[in-house]
Amino acid sequence: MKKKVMEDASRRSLVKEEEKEAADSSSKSYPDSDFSRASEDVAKVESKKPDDEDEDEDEDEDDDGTKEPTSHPRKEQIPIRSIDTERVSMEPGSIASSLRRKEQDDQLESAKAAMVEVREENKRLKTRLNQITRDYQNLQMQFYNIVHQEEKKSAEKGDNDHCREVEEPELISLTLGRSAIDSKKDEKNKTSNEGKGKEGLTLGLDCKFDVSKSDVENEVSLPNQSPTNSSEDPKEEAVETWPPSKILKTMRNGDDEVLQQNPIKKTRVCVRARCDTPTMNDGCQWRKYGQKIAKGNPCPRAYYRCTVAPSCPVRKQVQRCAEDMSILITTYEGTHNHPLPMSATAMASTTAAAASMLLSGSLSNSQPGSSNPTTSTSAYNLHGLNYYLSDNMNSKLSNKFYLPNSSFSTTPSHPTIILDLTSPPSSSSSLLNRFSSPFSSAPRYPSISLNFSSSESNTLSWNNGLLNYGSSTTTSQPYLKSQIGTNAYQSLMQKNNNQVYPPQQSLSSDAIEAATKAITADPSFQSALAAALTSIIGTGSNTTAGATQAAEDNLGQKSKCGEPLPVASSTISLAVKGNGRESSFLNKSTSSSSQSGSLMFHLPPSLPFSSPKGAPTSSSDARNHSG
DNA sequence: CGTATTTGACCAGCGC
DNA sequence: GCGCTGGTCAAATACG
Repeated sequence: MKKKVMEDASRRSLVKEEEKEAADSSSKSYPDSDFSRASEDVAKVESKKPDDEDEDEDEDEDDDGTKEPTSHPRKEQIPIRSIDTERVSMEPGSIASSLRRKEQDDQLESAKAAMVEVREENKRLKTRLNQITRDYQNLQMQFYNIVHQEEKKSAEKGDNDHCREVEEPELISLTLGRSAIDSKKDEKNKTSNEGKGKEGLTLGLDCKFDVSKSDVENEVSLPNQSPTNSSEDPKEEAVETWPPSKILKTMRNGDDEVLQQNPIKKTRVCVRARCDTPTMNDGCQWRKYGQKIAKGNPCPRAYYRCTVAPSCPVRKQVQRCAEDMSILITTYEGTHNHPLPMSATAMASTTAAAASMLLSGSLSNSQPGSSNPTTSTSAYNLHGLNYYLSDNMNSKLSNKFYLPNSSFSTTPSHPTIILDLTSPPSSSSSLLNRFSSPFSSAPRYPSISLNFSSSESNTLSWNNGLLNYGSSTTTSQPYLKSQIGTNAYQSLMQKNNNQVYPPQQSLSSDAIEAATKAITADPSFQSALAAALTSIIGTGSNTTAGATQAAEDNLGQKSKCGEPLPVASSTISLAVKGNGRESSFLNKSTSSSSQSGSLMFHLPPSLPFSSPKGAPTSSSDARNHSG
């Protein structure tokens, strides 16, 4: 039933687009208002003359929603009516009634003709829609064929490393809350991928291309690295976390042999959002300490560090998207070692949840119940690092993750978590594509992309709460599909905000927080994510559920000052791309499969991010200050 | 005058 | 070893 509704809705939208694009198919364009007026006329006539109900039935049968207005606006008939009434008033009653009835019959006939016209138009549109759909599918098949051929060629060329071959990008695509059209396309992708071996591809409506490496380079790591003291007091740890490379060097030299043996790439949380302001207000105070031109992007990359606490190790990078200047790419690294404002907590929890989802599968140990250093904050450990969250977030995010083998690297390739808050049709998909495309420029790390892009259907529902695994011949390419409902989002909007600081940017923060919860709250999603990670990582870790449970608990809280997000529904598209080259960094102690990965969250578009201050960051002020 | 930003210099990692 | 690139530092500068 729901499926049918969604299909109808999508069909409606497509038909509308079709109308816009193909104006030649219909000689007339009818505004909706005219159609409503025409319908009103029909209703009036039929209410006066209930004998004739053919039109009603026909209208009901026509369920495709493309009700085209007729070319019989009421305006033409109004003067006739007035004349008739004047005339009728002068004539005898019987003649007047007969004339009136005749006039009504005329109107009815015109309405019938209009309906027939509309039906024919609908048929034409349907036919055209089917044709377009077929063309699209054909093109998609051709696209996949080409891609597959190129992949074969490249595989044949660079086959010297067997491990690399094994660890070629694996993609799991969790599509949650797609429209019917999208689902169809995803299914098509799935089927097309089934015969292709291990590479997965999430094409959907938005093709996935690896446009450039600039975005990959934008990301920085989220968790702090303090692998040697993960068992100590979390707060002290956090002060020492994410040390500069010099300190790291000394730490490595003095402490851990394992560190040198098994380096680990840092996990990064990258938030993409449409934002006109130079920086996205995430609730924290940041101080700019550097700016540089990154390769592949004319826009300068600004470096900020958190100034809420003097010893806070958290830093972030802000850069405009090279392809779409309106998109601001904010990359967070490190964890706050201080109580966070509510808005900052939202972002922090989001990134933490995403990171934990990414990392949980790769972490060998999951030690729940890490003590909370303070009453207002709690800490949990990612990669042996501490994460401090405020009270309302901390209850379940206290799992201590511990990665025994770690080292520090500044290579641009990291496990990446990307939260994409851009709208799907624009550039959000582009980034997703970059990370999901198996024929892209071979990202070194697997990527997980969660697409929270708004869907056209507001009546989203889980696909029976299950994720459709389009498993191919190998286990590395499950294709997950599900939908997340709006319940989580809406309930999140009502969440209570008894925060330490007033919510300055409640909208953006709540949006992020809501996204986090939407990601993590639903058990179906958890299982899906766990399955996805497990399939790639090979470890049936419970940490995913543990990390996401915090957000799940928060879901139960109601917000007092939560403002409704401009999002009625959310779409989650999760793609896990296992990778090969550097997977050993993360999983030496856990499994032999690929560990690192990237997470990308597509969140609702047009979130009201703003920056507290600063001049706009644009290409004009781009300064390459590299030495 | 204090704070934040700018920007040139410096350092480390990586690839050739 | 060298160059490139990313990241950071810190003095200079701007701003309120």
